[in-house]
Order: sequence, then structure tokens, then C-alpha cells
Amino acid sequence: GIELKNLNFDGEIASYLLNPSESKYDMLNLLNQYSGINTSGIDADDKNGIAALYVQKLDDIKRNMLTEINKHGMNELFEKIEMPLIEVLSSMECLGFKVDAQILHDIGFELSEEIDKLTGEIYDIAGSEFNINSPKQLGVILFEKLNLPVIKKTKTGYSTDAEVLEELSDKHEIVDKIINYRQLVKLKSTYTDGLISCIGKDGRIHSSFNQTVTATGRISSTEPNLQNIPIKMEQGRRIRKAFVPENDEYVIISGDYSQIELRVLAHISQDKSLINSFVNNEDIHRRTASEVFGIPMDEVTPLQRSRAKAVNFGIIYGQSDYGLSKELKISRKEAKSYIDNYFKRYSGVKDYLDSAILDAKDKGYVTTLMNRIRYIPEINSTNKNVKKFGERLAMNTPIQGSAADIIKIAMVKVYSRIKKEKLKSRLILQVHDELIVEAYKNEIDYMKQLIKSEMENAVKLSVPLVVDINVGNNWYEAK
DNA sequence: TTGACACGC
DNA sequence: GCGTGTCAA
Ligand SMILES: [Mg+2]
Repeated sequence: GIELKNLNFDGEIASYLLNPSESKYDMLNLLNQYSGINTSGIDADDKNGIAALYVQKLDDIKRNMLTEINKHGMNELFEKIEMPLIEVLSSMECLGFKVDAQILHDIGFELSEEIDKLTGEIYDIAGSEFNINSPKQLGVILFEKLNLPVIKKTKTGYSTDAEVLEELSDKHEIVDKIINYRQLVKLKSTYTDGLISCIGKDGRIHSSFNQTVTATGRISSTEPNLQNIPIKMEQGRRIRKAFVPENDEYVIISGDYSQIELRVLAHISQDKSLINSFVNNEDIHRRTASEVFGIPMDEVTPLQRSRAKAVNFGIIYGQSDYGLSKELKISRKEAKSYIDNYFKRYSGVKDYLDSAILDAKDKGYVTTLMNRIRYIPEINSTNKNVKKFGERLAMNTPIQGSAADIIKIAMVKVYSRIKKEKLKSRLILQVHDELIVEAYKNEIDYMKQLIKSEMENAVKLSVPLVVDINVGNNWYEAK
């Protein structure tokens, strides 16, 4: 019920923009970096003393930070995006998302039954009882008792991750049951039990949205994390049926950007072919397959399209031929030919990614669409692996960070219009390329248009931004 | 506290 | 590439 008004400067956010890789933006750190005083003699436990000094030096700290923000051209990012976003996130936290506990209990009960059944079967096959949740104990069973081949090792012993289990699945009947067990236990512990424990007295889940955690400008969500609710597998996806509107006067509307990162890449690289693909609204993975494999669009097979999709993801991540070969389970040579072909066809993308690495080396940092910065010290490492990692950061950060800039602009715009026009609908969640609105039924058509247009027109790029809108009686149905 | 693992974009 | 939660040790 308390309003946030006339906020124009937040020190934590200002310092986050000046270096988003820091882990703490507390008063002592800010004093040390921006007040000009020597803080080496200050007792870190003296909270009152630090707070008093911070207030005393606030004018200096503020002036120094704003000067730096200005130098980097981040004025608009700070004043027009990040500062207004504080109220948007605060509102999302206060509103929360209503959750039907009964649905979660029902799913949880089903999961328990299946887990119990699988547990018994696994013990029977193994010939002994052990903690299946312990990778260490599971490793002993799989690789010592049952003598299955060791696929890969971790720092501490045998790896038993999903990729390893997948490879072992036709070697022993226990493996599929373990794969299944893992999935179900994850759903039960993190999602049914975990979410139930977060439901407030108002029947809603109030996540925390952190604005100063990620190095790229994305927001993060904790207690609970509402940005990783299952969607890929149907069994997990059903969890979304528990996320419901307040009552039957409301529905859930979801607006999600189509291919926002590749569109951002087309824009910042100005690659002619990639821009053309999006201007013509092509199926981008099919087009990539056609270019990489040198075949007409209508002759692309499902496998080729799927591989091209992995190539596109790899480009965004700055993936090497080695990384792509592991992802697609193909030879390094074959992966290299995919990437080489891609860069021949999309030479503007190649030039751009090279320039991002040069930027990181020359200036020490890379930037996004709205001039958000991220320092990349890894790029100067003498350790080859660290240096390569730095190069991937230099390539990925402008893409991921620009997408974050865009959806933040859209959030501020959607929120402002709802407030100004005194609508009953509410912005309640953001999941990186998606906004979720709890919409009043009389406002459905209006909100669909409002969300679509504010998201698509958040910024003007060389390619269109496309947003898909879906409506449903719960989050699952809004797909 | 850390590492392994699994969920999301 | 970017995150967070759970569990075991
Ligand atoms: Mg999408």
C-alpha cells in the first residue's frame, strides 16, 4: 500500500551499471569506490558508522557515479529504464501470482506414488538399497557393482548426469528408471513441495526480483525462482496449471518475443542476409539450414533444421567447433564445417563477433544497445581456456544484454500505460523474453493489443520485433 | 560451504 | 551464454 514516488537515484543500481560483475553493492563498497575517501581503516561490522558516513558523503558518491554513468552514455539506461523499473519490479513482487495449492498437492501425490514405485524397482535391480539421490552412491552402484562403462568423470568421481545416463540407457535396464526417477524427484522437491511452501496467506506466491545480480543486465528471481518453471516436458509443464488468475473475472495473458536474441544479432551486426531473413519473416532455423547445408529451403529435413537451430544457439553463445560437436554428437571437423559455412553465408555476423572481441581487448569491456557495459578481464588471461571463455563472454553479452535492455523498456512501458489508464489488469511476471499479465476479462482484447504493441515497439531495430500473445485460464493454457 | 545435478531463457 | 534450488557430503 506504500507508493514508491519520485525516486531518481539509487546507489546500488548506479554502481551495478558501472560494474555489473560485482557481487555486493553495499554502502562500504560504494564509499570505497566513489566517495574519494580512504576506507581501509573502517570496521566492516560498524554498520551505524558506515551508514552515517555514507549519508554524509552521499552528495559526493552520487556526483561521482553520475559522472561515470554519463561518460559511458548510460544516462538514458539509468534514468529512463533502470530507475523506473524499480517500481515495476516492486509492484510485481507485491502483486505476486495466485497459485492453486490443490493442483500442486494433486501433482505431488501422483509424483510420490511414481517415485515410490521406481525406488523399489531400482533397489530390486541393484540388489541393494542405497540413496539414489547421492551421485556418489549411485556411481558406486552403476560403475562398480553393475560394471557399466565410465563415460566421463567429475572433479570428485564418476559423472552420473543426464547425458551420461542417456548414453548408458541401452546397456542396463536400471538406467531408464534412474533417468525417470531424477526427473520426478526434481519436480516434486523443487516444484510441487517447493512452491507449496512459498504460497502466502493471500494464496499468492511473491517472488523477489533482483535488479543487480546478473552480469548481462537480465533480472533474476528468487524465493521462489519463477523464471525456471518447467515447460519442455509435458509432465513438468502441468505445474503451470497451478498458476491461476485471482478469480473468474481475470485471465492470464502471456506475450513472448519470437527469436529476440537472433533479431538483436541481426540488428547490431547489420548482417544483410540475417536482416533479410527477419524482414521477410522466414523460419530462421530452416533458413540457416538452407544456407549452412547449401540446399533449397523446401528440402531441409527435420534433422538438418534441428542441427541448424543448434548452430544458431551456438553463434549466440560464441560456441566453438568443439562445443558444437559435443552438443550435436558429431565430429569436430563436421562441426567446424557448419560454423565455417555459417560465417561464409553470414559474414556480417562474423565481422561483428570479431569486433566484439576486439572491443573487449581494447576498451576492457563490451556494450549493449542501451550502452550497458560489462568488463571482460578474462580476455587478457594467459590461461588459454580463460581467454577463450572471455571471448565467448564478449560475443554473448551484447546479445543477451541488449535483449534484456529491450524487455526492460517494454516492462516500463506496459506498466506505465496500465497505471496511467487506470486499468485493472496487472503485470505480474517477466521470464527474460516473456511478460505475464493477469488481465481483467473486460480488458482482454485491449491488453492483448497493448502488450503486443508496447513489446514490439519498445525499440526500433533494423528488423521487426515479433511478439506472440496467448490467453488462458492459467499459465499452462496461455501458450 | 561446495559440487553435482536439473530446471528455465 | 545467463541464472536458482535441492540434495549430499
Ligand atoms: Mg520466445
